[in-house]
Amino acid sequence: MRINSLVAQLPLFLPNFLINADKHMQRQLSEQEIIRRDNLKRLEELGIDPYPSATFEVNAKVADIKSNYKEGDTTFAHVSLAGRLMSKRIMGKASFAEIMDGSGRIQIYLNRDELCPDEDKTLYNEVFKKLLDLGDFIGITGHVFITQVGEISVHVTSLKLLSKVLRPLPVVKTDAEGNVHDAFTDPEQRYRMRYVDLVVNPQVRKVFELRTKMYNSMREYLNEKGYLEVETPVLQPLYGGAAARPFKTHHNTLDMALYLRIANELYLKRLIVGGYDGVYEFSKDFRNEGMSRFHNPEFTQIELYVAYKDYEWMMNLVEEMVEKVAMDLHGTTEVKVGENIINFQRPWKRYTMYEAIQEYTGVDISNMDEEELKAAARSLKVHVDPSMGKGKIIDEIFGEHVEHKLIQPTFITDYPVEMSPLAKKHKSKPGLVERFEAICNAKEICNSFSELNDPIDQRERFESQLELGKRGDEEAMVLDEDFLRALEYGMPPTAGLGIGMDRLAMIMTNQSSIQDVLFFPQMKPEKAASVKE
RNA sequence: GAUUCGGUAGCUCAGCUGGUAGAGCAAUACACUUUUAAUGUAUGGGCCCUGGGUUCGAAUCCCAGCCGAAUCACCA
Repeated sequence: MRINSLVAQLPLFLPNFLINADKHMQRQLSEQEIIRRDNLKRLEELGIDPYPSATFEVNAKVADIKSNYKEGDTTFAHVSLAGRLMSKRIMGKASFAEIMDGSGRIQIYLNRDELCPDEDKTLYNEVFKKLLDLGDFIGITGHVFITQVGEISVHVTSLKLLSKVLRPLPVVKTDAEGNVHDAFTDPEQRYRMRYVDLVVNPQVRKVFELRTKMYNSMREYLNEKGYLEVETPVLQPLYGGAAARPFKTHHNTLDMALYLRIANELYLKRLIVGGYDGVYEFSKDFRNEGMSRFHNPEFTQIELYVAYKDYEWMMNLVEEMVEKVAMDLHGTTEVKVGENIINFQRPWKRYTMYEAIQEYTGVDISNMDEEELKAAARSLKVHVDPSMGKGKIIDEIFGEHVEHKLIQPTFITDYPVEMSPLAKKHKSKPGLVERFEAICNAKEICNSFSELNDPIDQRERFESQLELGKRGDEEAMVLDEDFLRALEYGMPPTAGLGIGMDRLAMIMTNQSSIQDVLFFPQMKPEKAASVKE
């Protein structure tokens, strides 16, 4: 008996040397990978194509069956499903297994003599029991029934291999109490091999589905209002529209420097000049700055510009749109984020910047000059240095003493002109601009203002930005002559908005790290990773 | 960039004051025709992140590096 089983194993192990000697193979295969490659060969010897090209007709989804099947129902008398084989429980001549499609997992039941009514039992004894591995894509047909212990299952009458898997997937199991065992949790592996993460962690897949739903919800809202979704350049000869350090690249044919956009503001405003009344863009932006759980070098914003409106109007739009997003995603305006329940129901609390600072520090900075501000900042233990202008100091005080205390969605309005070079001066408050940010869960989720459309004022603002640059502010804006030319051709009064989609997605999906709402967050290269040029 | 913690089997993790490795799942073999973290019996599987050093001897101690996580700083 023992000798027999040893002999039976021999053919399995003989080809290993050949496989390991393969010149294309850059690495040692694990035992389990070798076995899977051997299984693949055995399948080919049995005349089974491990990667068939024919389509497999699917007529049902797991989620559909699970939510709609009733005992005795004939709706699912002939189902055809495709997906990965995720578990096998073999009990001699009958087996239970699980198949997972895009919508979920369902148990399947296989019976040797029903799957193989003829003399030849190879499909069950060899192919299913031995040669199919966890993770393999299979197609099945059969009928839905309920087992003795009450689980909706598919009684399989035919089985086809659709794609062979050569690497073992992590096997994550959930017990009767819902406890997850052997979860695939290592963040590095999850981010580097997101495909594996998505296969074995359904809650991760759910996060990204919600993210897409969020986009759809906003698109729907904005399209409904008649705004035009547009695309503007990612590669720009001058970067602008935000305070940030850019990525720089080079165009060979033009032999010129190009920057990856840090914002799309200036291009979208050119389109308002061109006569569109409302334009928006979901844009990938790039900032060459630090990385953290709130910052990825590339991230997504939506920017929206609407003619003949101002920031007060835009505040109402933001409330309405974000409330709708919460409703569309969760069916309620209340969203659980970490320890907090955040309620997006309108209206949100509104503070001016000065009111907020006074509220949380007790200091009234509304009439201070730069020297007084610096003194106030120092007394509040806020770091100041000579490169900081008035606006930057106020921003620091706000960031240090107010922002982290704002959990429920809150609008902060009326920012100092120095920190808002693209915003229109306040209609009644000197030194301020018509601008607001919405803060939620201690983070800015949007930024908006009545757009500056006075070309002479805009030129002066750019010039004072150049001054800040000379003082050492690496994020100061550069002067964009073409944008000024566009403004000189005339831009109507316009309200503009930018929303950090990743930040909003983090809140809407209750994730504490930006890497968990990006499929492929930026990471250092793996040591083994090689780039072919 | 700074600090702290971590990197051991395909996955999740043990491994004490140094004596070249363990568990569960997964894999392999056998049994089992309604099980469900299936079960029972047996078996195999490790560049212990990399490179130095200390030592008779290093997964373990020391140094340097690589990669990651958390926190902080800049920023959305």
